Amino acid sequence: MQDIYDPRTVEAAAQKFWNESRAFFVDEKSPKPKFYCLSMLPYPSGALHMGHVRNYTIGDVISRYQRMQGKNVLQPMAWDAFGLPAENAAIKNNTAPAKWTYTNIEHMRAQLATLGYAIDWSREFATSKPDYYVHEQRMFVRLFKKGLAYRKQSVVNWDPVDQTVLANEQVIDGRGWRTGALVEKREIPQWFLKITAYAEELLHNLDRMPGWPDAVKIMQRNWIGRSEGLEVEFAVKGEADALSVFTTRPDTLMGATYLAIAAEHPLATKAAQTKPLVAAFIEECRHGGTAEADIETQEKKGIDTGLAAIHPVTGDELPIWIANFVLMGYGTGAVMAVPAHDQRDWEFATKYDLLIRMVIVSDAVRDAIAELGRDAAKNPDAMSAALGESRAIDVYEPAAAESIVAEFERDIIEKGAYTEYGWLVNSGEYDGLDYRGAFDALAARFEAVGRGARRVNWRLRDWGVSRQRYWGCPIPIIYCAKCGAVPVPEDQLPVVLPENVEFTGVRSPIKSDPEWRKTTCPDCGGPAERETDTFDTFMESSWYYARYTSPGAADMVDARANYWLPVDQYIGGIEHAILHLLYFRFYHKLLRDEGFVKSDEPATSLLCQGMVIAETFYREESDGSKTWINPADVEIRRDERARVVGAIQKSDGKPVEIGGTEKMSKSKNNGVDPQSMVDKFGADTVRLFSMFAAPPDQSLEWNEAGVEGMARFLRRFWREVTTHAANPDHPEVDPSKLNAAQKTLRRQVHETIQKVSDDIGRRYAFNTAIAALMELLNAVGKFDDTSDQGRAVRHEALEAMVLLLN
RNA sequence: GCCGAAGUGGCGGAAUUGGUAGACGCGCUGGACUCAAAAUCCAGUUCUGGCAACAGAGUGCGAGUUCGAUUCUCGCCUUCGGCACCA
Repeated sequence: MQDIYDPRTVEAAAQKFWNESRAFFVDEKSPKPKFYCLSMLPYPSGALHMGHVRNYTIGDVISRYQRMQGKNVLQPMAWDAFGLPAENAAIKNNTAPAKWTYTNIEHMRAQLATLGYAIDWSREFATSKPDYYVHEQRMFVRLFKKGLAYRKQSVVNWDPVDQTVLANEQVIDGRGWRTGALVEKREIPQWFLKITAYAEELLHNLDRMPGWPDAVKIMQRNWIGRSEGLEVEFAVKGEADALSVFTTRPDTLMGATYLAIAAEHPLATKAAQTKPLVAAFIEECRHGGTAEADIETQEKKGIDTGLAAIHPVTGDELPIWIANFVLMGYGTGAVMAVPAHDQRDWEFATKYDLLIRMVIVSDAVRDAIAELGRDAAKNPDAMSAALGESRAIDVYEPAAAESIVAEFERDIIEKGAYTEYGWLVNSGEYDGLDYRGAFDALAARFEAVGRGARRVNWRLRDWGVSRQRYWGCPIPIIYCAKCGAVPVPEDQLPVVLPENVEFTGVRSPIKSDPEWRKTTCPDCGGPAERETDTFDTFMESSWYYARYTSPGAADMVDARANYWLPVDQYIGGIEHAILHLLYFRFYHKLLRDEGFVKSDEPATSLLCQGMVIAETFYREESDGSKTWINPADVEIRRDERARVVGAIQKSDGKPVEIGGTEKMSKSKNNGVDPQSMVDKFGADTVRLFSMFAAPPDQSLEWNEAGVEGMARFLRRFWREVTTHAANPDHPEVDPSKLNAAQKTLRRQVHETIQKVSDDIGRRYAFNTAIAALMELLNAVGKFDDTSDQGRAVRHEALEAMVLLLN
């Protein structure tokens, strides 16, 4: 054994040993209980980043811990190989996306190897290979036949210059990122998976998933967004078809003073034919992207269509407006507006001077009215008492009750909507009812005449899986003029994506190639064309966890899936809390209903790691732009009290500005390359720091001085062990012969073992586990007892630490 | 805009079930070793006042519950993640 800690030789030797002994290869024949530890698979973007290192180190620590607990641990790895960045790189470097992707995979696999993870590499795959995606195509065909995959019109971002569809990411301030052209909304036919058919189960199972973080479950619950309400029909004056709206507040129906419809609504199109201003407004609404955040934050605008709806209870005529915040693809594309009791409607009504009609009052107002009765004016004290001190009444007119109501209404009109539940007023026969009473009465009324019904509405929308891109799994559908959309027969699968293509422009090569799409109809044998859209890459990442269990299986998975699944521990970034993790759960249910797996949920336990962040540094250029300088090239200056007073660039010694701590990114040039860190300090130091610097679910600030601290700790530890090993042999520990100091150390050793096990196994508090080991090392360092029993106790301590550190 | 999370010394963080605020690490200060530097080791390090003993303040801001609040409740501010075509 060497005296000086040299991570390079130690790690290389350990990794060689693990590889040669196939230490992490697992199968289903082990008598031990299984443990499936899964980290989210990486997108092969070019080089490993710190987020990967953090993710896989957490997974590796849990895997090794479970292995030491006597489990048969599976920790696999694969590549999420399809995706937009490959196309962007292809355009930039004039290469084929496939080549770029596979080169990246080679490089990143080599990088992962140097980090020494306990991965079973025999199960590796890339999702862009036909032997992976053929199963996905087969599954899609099955879902199509079950009616769970269907096609409908759906809106996309359209770049009118490039004549292509843009991802939301490619729309910046409403303009295409390459062309700068104003983006337009355009409706095209797209494929969808009916995730809403599973909405109820996806929602209710959340209550039976104690191993998932509450934050994720709450976000998913809100995303699925179950709400109970009433669908009501409003007749439209001069039109045959009624306008249907859904409301969660039927109790406010009598306060509806106008209806708002989406710009794409058929009634809007109709109004535009005769009204140029309406047509111009609809045209304006077509500009801008489709992202909800943009739509929700843009200025609320609208225009009167001139059409009138008939209120289903009062018979009043209500104006129908087009509003830019009503979405066609959500609900019925029309809403009833109650400005007195909905803040957004209130703002819209105030802006366009529409009627605000109060129909709900608070408990306090109702109680005051009830208490006052008809003789309110004669007893002003009672009125004051009923209202409490919050509301002072100056003048007591005979109609005091009315004046309270009038004041409440004035507050609404002047200050904003009253959105709480309350008691109905100004609602004719429904006056005095509460939310529930009004809901039931109105539902019964409309159901009796077939003009409305109770309905459960979901915020969750079906999953649009079509992408107008090249580098993705081809959608296995053939369009025939006679037979329509026909799935590719199973024996003709896979539909292979050609990899050796010219990628010169923004347009997908399989779309520009007139030959690729030509085929014959599987039903009638006539000429037909293939679908040239590809799947959303979330498709591949929705079932990869299952494929790991069954390498080489003829179908998606085989019987081995039920040995390993569900995943015991899933680890990945919090940014996937909703989309990926919801599709992941949905797909598992699809697999279950196809008979592939027996469990209801794909993962028992979930750990969401935080981001990796770093300080940013920049220099202002003379033109006002900022040049970002990598933290590796910067030296921090401090005063004698350790406060940061500035920073200089190492290369030229000139000062740079400190720009704050942000997520590692190319644009801020604050990314730290894991490879250079491993080369400099060794993988164990890098791994240790990434576990020590923050709890796993919080963001981790990368700081090279801190990494040096970890290296220092490992060097000290190495030295303690080698020094101890050089000492003479010692007898077994005999508890009855220990002195006080020896007993103290021994107790600390056992307390540390317990704490570290608890921190790793139960709390995921890897940072405090490492801190406990540091404390123990400090204690061992101070323990200079060289007697037989002293050395024995020290041996026990060091042995425990070696094991606890993996 | 909506949903979720976070905010504690100079910095990263600890305090596990409401009970000694600041474990551990970084940085900084002083010292030892050295011709010197690096490395290593020892001591100190929340702030304010004080030579010191000690006193006072202190967990984003403002209220509240409690014998007791970093921890629970309400309101606010800031930062971060997500918002359905980035992955």
